[in-house]
Amino acid sequence: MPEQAEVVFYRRRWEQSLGQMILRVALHPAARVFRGCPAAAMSALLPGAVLQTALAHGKQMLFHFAPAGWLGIHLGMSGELLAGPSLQPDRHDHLVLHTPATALVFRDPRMFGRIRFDPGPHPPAWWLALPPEILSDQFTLEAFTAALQRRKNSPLKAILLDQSLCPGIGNWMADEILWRARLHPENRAGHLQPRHHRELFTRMREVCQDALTVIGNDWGTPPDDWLFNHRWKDGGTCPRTGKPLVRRVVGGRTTCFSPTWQRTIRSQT
DNA sequence: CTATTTGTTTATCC
DNA sequence: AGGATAAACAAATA
Repeated sequence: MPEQAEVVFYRRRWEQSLGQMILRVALHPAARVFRGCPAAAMSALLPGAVLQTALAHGKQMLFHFAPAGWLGIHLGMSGELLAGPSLQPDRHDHLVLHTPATALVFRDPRMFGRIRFDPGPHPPAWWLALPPEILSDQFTLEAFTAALQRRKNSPLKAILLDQSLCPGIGNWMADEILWRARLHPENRAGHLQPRHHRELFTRMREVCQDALTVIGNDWGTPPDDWLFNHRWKDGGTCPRTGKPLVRRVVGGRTTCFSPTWQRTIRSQT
């Protein structure tokens, strides 16, 4: 489920427990979500530690527990975070951190998600090496254009899904961006002209911001003039043209687009 | 029983 | 070396 705005929403659930001490840790250490994670060290170190910060960057989250270390969480396809005084236990709750007032839960049925733990006072190297977020000043039109030219044979859909370039964008955001930019998802990146680079860049930032506004705080439903509400409905129609939407695998993922609305760019070199 | 899923990693080929 | 593509991973749901 989670893309950037949903990750922000889940991070805020645990953030409510800033300043709380972990009393007890319950986990399924053999679960796939702990691949590569020193789960035993983590469950030994966390009791007695206090939640200091709750961060999100693209689809990644990082929670600092002092003095124990840093808990990294990626939600994968079906992960979610919950927090509450008496949550209904679920067989897919792979990690539960108990504070005096609240249980902090990581739940993930499909287990494409991932938990990391890095002991010590400093943020882990993998976190510091994450690429610039779309809404940050470090994410520039120049760098984005250079990436489009480097990956000239990739369909635009694949570019937007690349987390090393567009951290936080997932399947629905990519479709929304291309629909608003009026660009067909199968356009090869190298065919775009400078005005298309600018348009795509602008719509990326716009969709990130709009998603944060609608979903980041209380997970509201996007308005009907987004593609979002129409893209998975059989018989769904484009809010702009009224004509049927099309679904097809592009860049390895099912992609929804509006055929006449989203244009194929003919290279004119 | 089959097909589908808001994601990432790995292998393979070019 | 780096880019492009497909398969694998797992479980719920329709």
